[in-house]
Amino acid sequence: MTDRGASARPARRPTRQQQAITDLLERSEEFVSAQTFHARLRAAGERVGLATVYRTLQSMVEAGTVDVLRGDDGEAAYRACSTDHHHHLVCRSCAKTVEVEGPAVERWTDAVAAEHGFTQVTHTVEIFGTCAECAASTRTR
Amino acid sequence: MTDRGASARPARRPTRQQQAITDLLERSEEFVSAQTFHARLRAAGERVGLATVYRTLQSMVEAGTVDVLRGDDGEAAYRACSTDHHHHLVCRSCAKTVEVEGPAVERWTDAVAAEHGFTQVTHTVEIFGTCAECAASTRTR
DNA sequence: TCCCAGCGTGAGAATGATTGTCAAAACCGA
DNA sequence: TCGGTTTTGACAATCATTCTCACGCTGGGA
Repeated sequence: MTDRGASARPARRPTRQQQAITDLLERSEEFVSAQTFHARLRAAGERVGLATVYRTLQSMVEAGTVDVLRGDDGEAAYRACSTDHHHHLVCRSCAKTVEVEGPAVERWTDAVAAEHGFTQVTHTVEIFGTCAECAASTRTR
Repeated sequence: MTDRGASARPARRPTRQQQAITDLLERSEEFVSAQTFHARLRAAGERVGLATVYRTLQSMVEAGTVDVLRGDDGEAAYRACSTDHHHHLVCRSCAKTVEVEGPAVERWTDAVAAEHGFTQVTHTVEIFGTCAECAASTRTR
């Protein structure tokens, strides 16, 4: 559709705000919502507008350096991720995230799609559960 | 946590509105957003409030007779589905949906989760693509 | 180093889906 | 039909996200 071609994206002009966002992103192990993200930046003394947080995260998603996850309530959560295609195993309780790969799943989705005549296939696979730590603390409670 | 036990759910009292919603739901082949759903009911001459549409769809989701899907924009879409666990192959263009099962995927997710010590595992797997018909018409355009 | 043209920012308004409120209406059993 | 509940629906309230647009900062050229 749109020509998302080669030299097209000129990389945003680097600014203090973007640096702050990138830093915090890299220090976060789990998926964080844009709102929470903004709150943390503010708490850390950074002066960054909410709109900027959204804009920056969004462009990073397009650039492929950040992954998005939609919770049951529809709120988007972000996390720094490698460019490679992979999926996530997320703790329902503490949001701890493990990146996982599943060649078998990739093959399966492609096969299923082809079988029904679908092309330009993409897919989402996310696994939710309770991590060992959270399970332990819940049981103790 | 909460005891979502046996005889708990007393089934809502049947009403004209719920009947209308159920009917339209069963006649829909694809995922439809609550807003669209409401608009269609109105267009069909049914007098149903938006809040009622949301409430009814929600309780059906909890009852397991309806599946939800979150689009990229976070908007929720609904579709009548069998109670059995399954996944969806959805056309990006016309929203036509095919229900698919993937024992392999189920096994894989469980294995991955167990490997990392996660319990109470659930997962989401959705496949998006362009169906044969839409691919054809797009190419022709 | 100074200046200019733009891009990036940010405060607040606008949007749009979803949920809450609460009085009125519908339903069911007696 | 009567009474006690449950459900409904118009509208307000939330809340995340996006839009607006004047202002500041950045980078390159003079």
